Amino acid sequence: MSNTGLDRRTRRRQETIEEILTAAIELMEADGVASLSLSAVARQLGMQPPSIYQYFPSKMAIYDALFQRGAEYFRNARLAANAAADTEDIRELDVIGVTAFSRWCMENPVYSQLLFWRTVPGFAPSPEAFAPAQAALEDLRQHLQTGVDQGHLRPEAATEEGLALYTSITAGLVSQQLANEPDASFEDGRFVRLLPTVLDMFYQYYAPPRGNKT
Amino acid sequence: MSNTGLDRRTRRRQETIEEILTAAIELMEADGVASLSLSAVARQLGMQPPSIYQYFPSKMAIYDALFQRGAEYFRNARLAANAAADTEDIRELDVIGVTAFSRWCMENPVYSQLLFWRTVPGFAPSPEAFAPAQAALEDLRQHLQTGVDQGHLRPEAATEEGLALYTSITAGLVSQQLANEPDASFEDGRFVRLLPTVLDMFYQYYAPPRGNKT
DNA sequence: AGGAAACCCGAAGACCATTAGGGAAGTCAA
DNA sequence: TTGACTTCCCTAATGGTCTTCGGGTTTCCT
Repeated sequence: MSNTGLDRRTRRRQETIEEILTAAIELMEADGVASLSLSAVARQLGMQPPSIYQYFPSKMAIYDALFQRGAEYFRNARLAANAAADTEDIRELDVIGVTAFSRWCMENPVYSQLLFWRTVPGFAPSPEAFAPAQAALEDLRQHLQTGVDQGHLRPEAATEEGLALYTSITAGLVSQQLANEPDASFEDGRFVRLLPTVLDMFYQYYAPPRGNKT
Repeated sequence: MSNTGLDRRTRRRQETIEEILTAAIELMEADGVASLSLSAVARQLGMQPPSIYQYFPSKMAIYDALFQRGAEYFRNARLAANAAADTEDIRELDVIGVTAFSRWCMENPVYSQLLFWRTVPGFAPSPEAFAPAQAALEDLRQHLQTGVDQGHLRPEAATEEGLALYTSITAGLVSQQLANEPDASFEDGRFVRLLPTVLDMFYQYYAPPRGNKT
């Protein structure tokens, strides 16, 4: 095996990259997303700050990697919850998916802030990092289209407008929750608790003319 | 007049405080809210950085002053728009008020970020700074109550829940707009354009039983 | 064993916020 | 007018940040 050594080296490399990212997340959870300090990360790994540059070309690259990873986790949270559900009813699936979404957001406020607020000065996600976020949006579009096909929603719900509305009202609740009551649990968050309500609003607003449910 | 001199001195002082705050806003608009640099502010005023400390005890105090000022402007934007309107109909007033609100947000993204996202590491508004924000919320509660009284809304709309829903869906649109299309104009922002729609949703959801409009 | 790549470090440059201490100028009372 | 007090602004210094550079050591492949 001529390449087991190389594999070993790249594996070790991957491990430290992992360590750096998780240390960064931990520090952000403690001190705020925008105050991430490479020196602090290095300290936590028992390194000197310049050594970090062996793994990431800049601080922004770390943010970028976290953005991408966050988007993947985030997308997966919804997909996994829906895959585990034993129903075909889009309305039920929607509640399950949105619940998983918001629970994930509250459990990962750092990722949420990175993904949804983009307030880190000078940081803009690279196309690669943005791809999974785009994919998650595509999932949602698909989902709304199914809702239309099943007769739960008017066709307008699956347009750009419907999508923008859907993301705005759900992300709006999470946004308010994270800004105003960041330490509340998912169960008794004053805002996040209203997610089923806001879904009702959406389905009511886009309700099909009458009596053509499947 | 033994105190004209003192007045003159305090007036000059007030002027530099003003200069500092507007310079801070300008720099934040250019470089991001969290990357405000006292040195840069001082440079813009032709001062040395330590001189700023004659006017504010710390960088956070500047954020705090801006938070308060932002909340006052913000509240006033809505009140002024509603005062200028020549209608008593709460539904119309609502569209006008929400339009004024979101227009203000888009024109003042720095204040908006400070007020609605609170992502500056280590910054939490002081009670004084928070007071006008609270007052604006109170205005809104009042407003919803009037909507109930006029028969446009069910009584549930004027509860804590209704208030949270109202702020979440409106702020949610603005939030998405600022995060995803920060440079769009107010007129063709993909999200902010949906404000009337989202108001419809709200009024439809809280529509009173039937036919008891005034 | 030899050579290359990967890894880590110390030093240094260019920023930053903040504190300490001093000097100049404006203001007021006697 | 003179002396005292306050305000204002400065320089110097401390300790923190990100990042680059250049050298040394370890690790691995051939």
